[in-house]
Amino acid sequence: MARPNEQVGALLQEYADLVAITGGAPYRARVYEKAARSVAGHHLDVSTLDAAGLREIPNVGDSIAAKVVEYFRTGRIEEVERLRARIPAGVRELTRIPTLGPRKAMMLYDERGIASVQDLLDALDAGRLKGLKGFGPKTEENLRHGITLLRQAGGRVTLDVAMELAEEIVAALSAVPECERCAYAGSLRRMRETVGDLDILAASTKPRPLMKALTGLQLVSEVIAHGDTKTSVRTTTGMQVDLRVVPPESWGAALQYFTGSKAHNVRTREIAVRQDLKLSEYGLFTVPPAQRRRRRKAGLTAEQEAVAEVLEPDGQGEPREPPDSEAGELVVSKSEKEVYARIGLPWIPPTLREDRGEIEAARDGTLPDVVTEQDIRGDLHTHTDLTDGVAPMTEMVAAAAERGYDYYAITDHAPNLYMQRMTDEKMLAQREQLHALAKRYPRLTLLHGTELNIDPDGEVDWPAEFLAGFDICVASVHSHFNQTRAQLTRRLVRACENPHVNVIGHPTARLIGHRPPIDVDLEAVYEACAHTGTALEVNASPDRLDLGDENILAARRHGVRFAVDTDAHAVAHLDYLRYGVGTAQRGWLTADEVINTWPLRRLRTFLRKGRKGRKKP
DNA sequence: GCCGTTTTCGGCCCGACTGTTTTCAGTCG
Repeated sequence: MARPNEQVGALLQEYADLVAITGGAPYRARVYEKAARSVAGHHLDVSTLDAAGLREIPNVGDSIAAKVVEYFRTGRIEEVERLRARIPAGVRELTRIPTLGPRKAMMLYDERGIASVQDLLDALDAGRLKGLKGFGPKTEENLRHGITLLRQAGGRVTLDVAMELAEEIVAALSAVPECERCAYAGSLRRMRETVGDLDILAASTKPRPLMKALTGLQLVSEVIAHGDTKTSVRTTTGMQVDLRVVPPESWGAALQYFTGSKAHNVRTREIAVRQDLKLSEYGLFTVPPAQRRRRRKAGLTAEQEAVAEVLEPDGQGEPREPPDSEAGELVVSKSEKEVYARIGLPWIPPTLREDRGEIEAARDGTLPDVVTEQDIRGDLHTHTDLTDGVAPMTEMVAAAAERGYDYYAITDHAPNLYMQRMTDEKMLAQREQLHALAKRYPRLTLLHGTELNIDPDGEVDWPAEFLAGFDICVASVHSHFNQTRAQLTRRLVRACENPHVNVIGHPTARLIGHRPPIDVDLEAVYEACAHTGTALEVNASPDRLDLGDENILAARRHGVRFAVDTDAHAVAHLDYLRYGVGTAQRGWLTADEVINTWPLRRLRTFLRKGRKGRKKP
């Protein structure tokens, strides 16, 4: 449903960028930007709307509605094409470099002919920016740093981008009659925070029609390799997709193999080898005595043998021939559970398969019962169009009810984020509206909260009396990211010590591929959270995933509680929950450690943070 | 180009920081 909306949103955003770069009136760029957000986040499929319907969307008037109609009629927007012809795509790409905005990008293009990130790097190396107004030594340094940040993502994409593509491909392949099963594997199934390429697995006795279906997809721009059981393609967005087709009876072993990680696979194969078994993507096999003798003679340790067995799980290696009689008898291979069981392990959730102790835990029976999406009873950090969200409260709440939540918190920004223009009156009026709305949803408890801004000293927007009126307060860092480590640590610890602050939102403030995490002594923050009864957020927005998995692993050792929240700014963002839960799983979190899996009563007790309960009139 | 307890025209997200500019432009949230 969201795809056409996102397409149009992206196109309007591009137009906004191009207007800004070409130096059009600043309000014009802003208006297209607002419209882009509104359209992308709109709850109805915009491809089904006529001009009148489109004008119902906030920030969409006659002119933009006409452009959207034009897009669905012709596949393009003339005005956008006109600007594209004037400005090379690489110039817009330049504005993705942090600290480089539209004005400077245009100056680089006009004055030095720089039309790509690589051009810029070359110009920096050749000292060709010297004498250009506004580009001193410090700016050059910032640009280099920004390019490094951008490249660190290294062609990897965020989870939502990978997931959307994967689900589209899996759906297309599943529709092929010869397809018995199809699923995505690899780092996406493990929910790593970024994904380099997609591993798609299918089960069929007739692989050819599946290969053909993949290469025939509209989104494919190039066929990289095309064999009997493996096909690799590149999509129009530049992503590599590998499809492997295996016999249906090999499904479980293949899924295990292609889900990885490599380190996890080495360990599982090692365990198999020790039991005179052999685990491949085709199944778990006995090792015939002759082969066993050869093994012993070669003097390979189980580990060496396991390493030799493991090809690159991300599809680098050539597909092996299915095993012949020499390989021994097939023991199991139909399901992952069978495969793990036969080597003496319980099934291990894909999100744990990183060789970070899960093998040992599985063997000892101490594998965590990780939190699942079904465990989540409510979202505790969401926005509406009262601040920077794009959907009215009524729509956000309706969507929350639709998801079957027990409770749901609206947490719009507080006044210190000045651009949001929040006031006490607006916040109190929203509370009234929320209470009125609550009557329509007897099974959903609506919580009125706010997302406070943690200022450089660790103070938040409102005094205690006003904060006491909220059911829940999230508090987050939104600026002054470059304070010293000591200042930042003090700042977050002070926020935790505020008796009204319940959750620290996106604790490291990182934006994946754009902004590094703040330099803070997280151990001190974990300690403060555990001590004060403040939860740490696992922000599910795919650009953030903050805290990330490794930080979660560290934090939980302090006995910290967590809140897995979407920070939704649109109805569609409520679905980001899956990425937050995936990240929480990668951090080994159980439901009991996540406050928004708790029944309302227990949650309320936690939110009081040791204060006396408010008296209800 | 959109919008309206500021309503059919005249405004439009505000404030701070950074770097290089000697008085401010560009970027960010």
